Formats: sequence, structure tokens, C-alpha cells
Amino acid sequence: MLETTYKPAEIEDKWYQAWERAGAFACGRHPERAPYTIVIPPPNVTGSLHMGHALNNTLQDILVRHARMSGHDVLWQPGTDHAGIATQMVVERQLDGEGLSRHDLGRAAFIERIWAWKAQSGGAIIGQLRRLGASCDWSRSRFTMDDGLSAAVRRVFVTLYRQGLIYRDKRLVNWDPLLHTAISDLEVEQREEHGKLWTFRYPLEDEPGRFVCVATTRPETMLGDTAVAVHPEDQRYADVAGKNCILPIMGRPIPIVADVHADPEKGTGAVKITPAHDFNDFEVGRRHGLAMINVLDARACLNDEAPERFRGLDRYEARDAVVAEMQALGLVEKIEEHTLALPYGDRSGVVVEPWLMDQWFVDAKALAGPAIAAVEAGRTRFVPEQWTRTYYEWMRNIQPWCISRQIWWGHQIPAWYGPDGRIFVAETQAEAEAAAAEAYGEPVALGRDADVLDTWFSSALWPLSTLGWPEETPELRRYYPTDVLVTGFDIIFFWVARMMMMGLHFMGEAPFHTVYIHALVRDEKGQKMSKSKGNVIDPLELIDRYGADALRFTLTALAVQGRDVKMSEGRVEGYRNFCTKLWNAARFCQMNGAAPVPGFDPATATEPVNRWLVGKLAAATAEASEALAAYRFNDYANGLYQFVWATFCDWYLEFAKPLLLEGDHAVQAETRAVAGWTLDRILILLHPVMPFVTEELHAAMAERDGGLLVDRPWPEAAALARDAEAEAELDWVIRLISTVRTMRADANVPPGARIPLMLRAAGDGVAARVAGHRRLIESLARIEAVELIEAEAPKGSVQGVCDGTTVILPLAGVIDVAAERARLDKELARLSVEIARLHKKLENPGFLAKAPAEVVATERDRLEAAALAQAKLTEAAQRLAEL
RNA sequence: GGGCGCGUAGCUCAGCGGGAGAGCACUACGUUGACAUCGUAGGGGUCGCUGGUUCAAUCCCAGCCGCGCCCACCA
Repeated sequence: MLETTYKPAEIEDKWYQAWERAGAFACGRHPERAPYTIVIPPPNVTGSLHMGHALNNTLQDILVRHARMSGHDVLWQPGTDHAGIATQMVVERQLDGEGLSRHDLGRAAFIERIWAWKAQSGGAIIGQLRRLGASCDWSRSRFTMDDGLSAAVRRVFVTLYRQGLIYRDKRLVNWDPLLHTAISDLEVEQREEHGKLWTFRYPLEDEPGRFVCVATTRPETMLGDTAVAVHPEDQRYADVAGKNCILPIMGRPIPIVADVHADPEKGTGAVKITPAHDFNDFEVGRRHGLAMINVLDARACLNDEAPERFRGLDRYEARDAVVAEMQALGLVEKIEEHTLALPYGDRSGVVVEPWLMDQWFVDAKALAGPAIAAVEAGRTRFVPEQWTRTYYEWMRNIQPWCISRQIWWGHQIPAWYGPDGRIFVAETQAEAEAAAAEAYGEPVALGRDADVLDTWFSSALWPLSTLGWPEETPELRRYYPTDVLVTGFDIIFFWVARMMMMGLHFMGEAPFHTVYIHALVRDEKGQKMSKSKGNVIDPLELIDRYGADALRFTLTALAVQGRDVKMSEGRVEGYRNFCTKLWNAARFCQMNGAAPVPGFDPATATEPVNRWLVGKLAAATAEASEALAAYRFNDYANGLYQFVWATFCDWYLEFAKPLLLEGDHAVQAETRAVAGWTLDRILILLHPVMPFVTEELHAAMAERDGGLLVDRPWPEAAALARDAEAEAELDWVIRLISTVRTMRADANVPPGARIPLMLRAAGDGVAARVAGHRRLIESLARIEAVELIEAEAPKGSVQGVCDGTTVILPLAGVIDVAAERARLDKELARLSVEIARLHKKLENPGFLAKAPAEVVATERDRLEAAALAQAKLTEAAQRLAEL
């Protein structure tokens, strides 16, 4: 027998182990079935489960569990990401605690240390995903730095290099002066800040008394200025364009060039040009063949290009020093307050520097073409659809992707340099050496490129590399392309776009047909969760407190397309209560011997209550299936919530009580069978979102041959016959009972008191319904006896209306006349507003002429019903006045 | 500057051309043989504002106000 209260902690681990023992998550168990594949967004190996993971993996788990039940051979491919910079930082912090730096260890020992760290404490998140219930095929788990996946990375690099789609170039890159590495545009985030705008005077070479004024937010970069630009049509500067001015402090002449980049509306109209430290200036520099003078070192301190007195100052000290010197020279025109956005490294949190250097780039523009076309042609579809536009916007304006990083942890670039700097790109050192020997005519010593690749470079290959590419594995043939990618919008550019590019380029097919983009999980006030704000809700704590099922259900019920998920503990508690409700419904079934009967066909049920329930279940099943097919996770969860709590528990089980207690044997047996069968269906339908509690109840419901719920087939709603008459009948019984309950409550009848009920002016249909469901009405509305009457209601009755039938509670003597008067007045007022509205509508010729006939008919019926109710209640009010 | 989204009950949010909904919170009553992590009933909303389209607008269109996010730029 089940316990009174559901205790998630006692069942979850047990069932997860049972599933794994049964191999329930393994792909390939049913080779005859159609494949269904999802690749997990690989969590960082350093990570621990946060709310975003919980949401992301709950949704994936719902899809794959549903797909398995729906008869697919499912592969949910798991794994972890080596997360270059993040992981390196974790281990460097450890070393720091020992008073060491990675340079003290040297590269090889440092990398060995990271592997040791990974073996010991990396991948804790995998265990946490299990606690959440994620049904990945763990036997296929991969890591982005596994041998096979690393080989895939080298193959892609070499291939793209030979195709001219990867190249080495000297360009301005975003340099992180704290981490000492280049980062891509996407890893830079803009933050608004208050700063100053300085306007400097640069004297003309020919006329030292005359100046060109330039404004800047970064005075220290002036030491690297190699020109001043003015707009070619700017009359103010027409006579100086082409001349030189003298760069103060440095004392060198620099040209005043005419370039459309100079905006006459901004600043002074003349702009200083620092090609080595500004992206726009770099372009101007290229157009005019200007010198590019790098004045900063890797720490963003002034280097030897600066005059001796400035050397070694960091950029902010240098700024003060330059301004001070300019002021001393009398060359500061003005200083203004200014708001500007500064580029910060998303990992280091320091301002990044545009820095001129040699790096490796991917020609993203070339790869983007097919990736755009695949979406345009509908071969890959975004859900919700609005993300398509975001994807296009970025893809159509894509910039070269800087893929080299000056860190140690990651895939080292497979490029070697000869003594004269010639590049040999190859998958192995031996191949590179062979190529070099041929090129030089003799064996030479090669030095390998020290850089590693951007972590997203290997992530981009994830749907291919986890399936064995570049080998022609059976898994690759069977499971590629995958079906759905489930991810957050924050990595559309980082990851989704790049997987599209790589998948199309190397497989000729997009890696997924659907990309489901879910929202961010925020706190209950809508704030982004962050450690610094202290508003982080830990999903593991919620699992401890309320169970994984409750957390999963909460996230699912809140996962509305296109809207952020606002998480609050109260919601989780509420859905834990839902688990308890389900638990107790199962307990009730168990106590009454209501278990699924093998071979039972609900179509054979004859009792209308049972036929009514089967119809409602058919509707709920269809809704659940449709919602999942359309990725409307919230509708899936909320629809079942309503069905279980309202339809099954509040009404059906209450109906079942009198049937089970007093019905004849056939009705009792049928009701037990239908209740058991419906509960069984409910467990199946809820299993994808609440796998643990449903599996536990499934096992408790009957002696089973060890069969697990996880393997049960998903039901077809269409297979269930619906009985319109039974549904109409019971829906009416429910309305009648509700009407009586409301009247009782308004009349302050004690909840336990059994009172008589009279129904007046009921047609034959009502008489038949009462005859058929007398016990249900008496039981649920606490009625002593139902009587059909023709005569007027007894004096002192409480009266109401249900579907045109007068509902009478004869309470002579105990009735509170004033309260009843108030109740009737209120109801009459509501009816008269309704009637007026309907009259107005039905008197409108335009409505009668143009509205669909069925809408007109509905409105007429409504008016008729309201008018009838008004008449009956008016009469009731008159009878009351006679008292 | 470009793009996306959001303003519906006290709170969090569904709905999106024809009767304003849910959960939580709130009020009253209740130990009815599954469940007080519960039951029954109830109160609470000019669906941001202004126009337009329509027989009909919370829903479609336009404008405005407020809020959020993304991209680009910022001398």
C-alpha cells in the first residue's frame, strides 16, 4: 500500500538505476524503428547544474521520452565541453593557491594537471543531470577533447585551410590584456559607462600657430596616431586636407587625409587616426596606406614605441600622463563629460584592446551562404519562428571568425612553421614534416603553432563528431542529421549558426531540422540570476526539497514560447502538491481495487460516468500530443494538470465513490476497471515530464512482470470512442451540482447538512438524467432527495436556475430572507446586463446579415437562456417578497 | 541607428476576432472513508493609451506611452 504522502527523495534514485539497468536509454535497441536524435548542448566540464541547464534538459528529456514511447529508436547524445578558457582559469586559480602559475609548470605539465583535475572533479554535472532524470544514452558520452573528436577538429581545420576557408592574417583582434589571448567578437560585451571626451589641438606643420582639433575618449592612443582624417566635402577643412600636422608629444608629422569615415557632424569633424588600436581607424589606415604603430604591449601597457617617460605605464596611467602633458603644452581645447560603451571580455571582465596581430581566421562569410539557404528553404526551422530573423541578421552580416587563442587548454592548431616562416598545415606532425621535407628539398626542424582553437570551433562539430565523423560510422549514417536542437537564444550565434555552417559544409545536410529556442530562466522578479546579485536559485536544492518531478513540471509549465521563465520556489511547491495529488489519487484507486485490467477495452463501458471520463481523456490525450508536436510545452503540462486535478480527481473520483460503494457488481467492476485504466493512461501521459513519480505509481498499481513505464507506448487519442450523449449528460450533472453548491453556500447551509432538492419545469431529458444520476447528485451536492415538481416552489425556498430548470432548495423557516434577496438581486443584475448586450447585438442588422449563422444561433440561444433565467428568478424574488 | 519582444486580476502569467481565464495570494466555511501538500464556495480586471479596419476588437492595423533584450555605432 502506498504511503499517505509522496516523498520524492525515497524513489527517484531507485528508478533512475532501474532504467539504466534495463538499458532504457540506449539507442539501437529497436533497429526496425525510425531514429530520433537530439544532441545535448554539452555543458562545460567545469559546470554545475544551474536553472538554465535544468530547463534545457527537462525539455529535451520530455521530447526524447515522448519519442521513445511513440515508437522511435532514440539517441539522446550526451557529453561535455572542454571549455578552454573557463577550465584553464579554474586550474590556474588552484595553482595560484599553491603560489604557482601555469608558466612555472610549463605547458605539458599544466595540461596534464588539467586532465587530472577533469578525472577527479570534472563532469560533476553529469551526475546532476541524472538526478534531474535526463535519459541520455550515457554509454555514448563524449568529451570535446576525446581522441576521436580531436581528430575531427584537425580534419576540419586542415580541410578548410586547403579550401582557403581558414587563413592566417594580420588584423586587429580583440585582445584580452588579463587573459593574454585574442577573443572573438562574440566574446566581447559592450557596457555603458561614464567617461570623458578630450579635445586636443594638433598644430599644422606649415603654420605652427594654427591647429586642427580632434576629440578622443582615449588620449593614450594618440601616441600611435598616424593621421588625422577629415571629410572630403567638409569646407572647414578643405584647405588643410593633404597637409601635415605635427603629432604633439611624439613630434612627428602626420598627414591630414580626406576620408568619408570622418563625420562632419561629430566632434570637431576632424578625427585622429590610430590604425593599430581602433577598428575603424584600421580600415582608414588600409585605405590610405598609413603606418600602423602599435603602442601597447600584451598587458595593455605602453611599449617602446612610446617616449621613454611613458613606457611601462598601463593604459589608464598613460591616459592621465598624456592629458597632463598635453595640458602643460597648452594643447587641450576642452574636456567634456561623455557616456560611451566599452568593450569588456566576457570571461575576464576587463576592457579588451583592439590589437594588431597575426591570428587564424575562418572565412565565415563563405560558410554562411549555405547555412542561410537551408533556413530560407525551410530545411531547418526555428521555433519560435521569430528567431529566424535574428539568425538571418547575424549571418548576413557575419565577420571573419578569429579562431586562435593564446591559451594552453584546447585543441592545438595543427600548423607548423619552417625556418623561414613557411606554414605547413597537416593532421599530424609526420605529415607536416613530410610536406616540409619536400618543400625544402631536405628534412627541416618545424615549430608547431602554440595557439589553440576557440572552444566553439569544436562545439561547432558536435553533431558530427559525437557520431564518429570523419569515419563513416553506422551511427553517423543512422542518426545524422539529428531531429531537434534545444537551446537558449544566447548561443544562437556562438553555437547554432556554427553547427549549421560546419554540418552543411562537411555533410551537405543541415545538422537538425528544427531548432527549438527556449527562454532564459530568471528569478521571480524577472532579474537575470547572477552570483553577484545573490538571487541564484539552485535547482539541486529544489530537487532536494520538492523532487525532480516538481522542478521539471514547474519549468515545463512555465516554458511559454517567446517569454522568459520566472522561477519562484512557490511555483515548485505548488507543483510538488500536484505530485502529491496524483499520488493520492493512485492511493484511492489502490484502496478500491481500481487497477488496470489486462485486455480491458474502455469502449465496452456502459455506465455514462465512465463513458464521460473516457471522452474527456481522449480530449486530454489529443491536446497533449498536439502540444508536444508543436513544442508548446506549457500547454502539454497545464492541460494534463487540469485533467488530472479537475476532471479526474475533483469530479470523476467523487462520482466513483457512490458507484463503488453502492453500484451493482457490474457497475463496480466496470468503474474499477475504468478508473484503473484511466490512471494508467495518466501515468503514461505524464511520464515524459514527471518520470519518477509516474514510474513509482505505475509499479504500485498492479503486480507487474517487471515492465517499466518508460517503455510503454504513447496512446493514440483517435482510438478512443467518445460518447457525446454521456458527455452532455455528465456535464449537465456537474453544472447542476455546482449550482446547488453555490446556492447552499450563499444561503449559509451547513456543509454537512443533507437537504431536499426540487427541480421545476424540467423537461423529459432532465427527468431521465436525474433518474440516471440521482445518487451522484445526492452524494456530491449533499442532497437528501431529488424531487421533480410541477407546482410553484414552496414559500421560503432558495431558488436558482440551471440550463432552464428551476433549482429549488426548500428551506422554509431557516432561510435568511435578506441574504437570499441580495443574492437574487445580484444575479438578476448580472442577467439584465447580459440580456441588454445580447439584445443590442441581435438587433444589429449588420450582425444578422454578416456574422456566420452559427454565431447568430449561439447568441440567440444565449439570449433565450438568459431571458428564461431572468423570468424564473424574478418569480422567485416575488415569492420571497410574499414572506 | 537596425532588429526582436513585452504591457490582461494583488503577484506570476495563459488566451489572441464573437460569453474575460489559470496558478499563487486573499475571504468564508469545512476533520464528508485518497489527499489539510486537501475540499467547497466567494471577492477581485474600463485586457497600457489613442485612432483605424470590421456586423463584432483584449485579440488585426497604425501611432503614442512605458519596460526588456539583441546587433551595430559612439570623435
